[in-house]
Amino acid sequence: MAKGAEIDDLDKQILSILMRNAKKPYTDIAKQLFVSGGTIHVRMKKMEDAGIVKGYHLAVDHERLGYDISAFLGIYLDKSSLYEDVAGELEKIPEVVAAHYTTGLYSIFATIICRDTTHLREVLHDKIQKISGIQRTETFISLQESINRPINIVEKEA
Amino acid sequence: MAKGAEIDDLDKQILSILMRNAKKPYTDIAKQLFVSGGTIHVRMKKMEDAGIVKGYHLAVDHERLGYDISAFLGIYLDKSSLYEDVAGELEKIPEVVAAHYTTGLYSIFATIICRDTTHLREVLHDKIQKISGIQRTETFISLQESINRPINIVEKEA
DNA sequence: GTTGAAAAATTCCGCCG
DNA sequence: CGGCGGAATTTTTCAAC
Repeated sequence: MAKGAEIDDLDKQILSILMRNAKKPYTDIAKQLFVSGGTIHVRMKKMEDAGIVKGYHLAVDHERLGYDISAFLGIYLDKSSLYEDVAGELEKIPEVVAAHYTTGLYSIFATIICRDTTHLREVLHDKIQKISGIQRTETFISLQESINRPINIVEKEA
Repeated sequence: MAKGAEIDDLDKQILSILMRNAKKPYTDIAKQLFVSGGTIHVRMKKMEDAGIVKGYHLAVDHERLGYDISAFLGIYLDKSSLYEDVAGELEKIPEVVAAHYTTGLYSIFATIICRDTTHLREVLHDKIQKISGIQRTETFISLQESINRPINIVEKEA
């Protein structure tokens, strides 16, 4: 898992294509990169085994599924040593979809997705604020998502 | 596109499975949910056409690809009416992978991914700070990603 | 929503440079 | 060893019911 897998340019090209459209058939990618389908398969298997590819996810329109509000949370801890405990508690809350331990003003930065303002208030007041170790939080509600895309890992693309 | 697509429980179950593993064959999902493979296909086509499914993405380990630093940026604007202009400029910067227009302290909340501290400084100083309309920014560097998962859209799962 | 068959993709094998 | 090509298996896709 923690192997020193060497990633060459072909690997990066493959990842770059799949990061934008993970459903693209290996045979198509093979044609695009002028190699055989089998090669794409071998390279992907290698990268999956090495843990470089962590998964395949579906991007969905949360609003259309009845989850109208996404919000960012800056969390202040009583002591930063409480990070592990608080992260463990956050993980138990399904509405928390992301959490990072950060430098700067806040100790933890989290993203939550809720159905509506009532649901958001419930999560903040009844779940987040109840976690011991959290001093206070600042909430930033997303009014509009302008950008959401993968990083560009290759110089030029086919 | 903006059709009033009705999403029932079966649709949600399908999405829930694919959000966690978008590569799972429709035939497997069909067996799991006790319907035919054709039904999964029809439902997914409906949801793709309706724009509920926005894409298929590969989750990769950025650090293993040489992108060691991810950071969050709280952006203060001179005037919040400049949002569209600034968002357009941010979109031109490939290191910016996410941007949201938000309530609260900051006008824009962005996520950037960089190779190293030098690269991060370049992006912040030479690209972000040069955008007209941006008053100042606050940077939160992610030291550890604890949680990164899809929202749970169904009550119980098979 | 289902079935079943055609088309396509994945996966795995031995072979070659 | 890494890439290739083809064949067997599985999956996707699409018609009619």
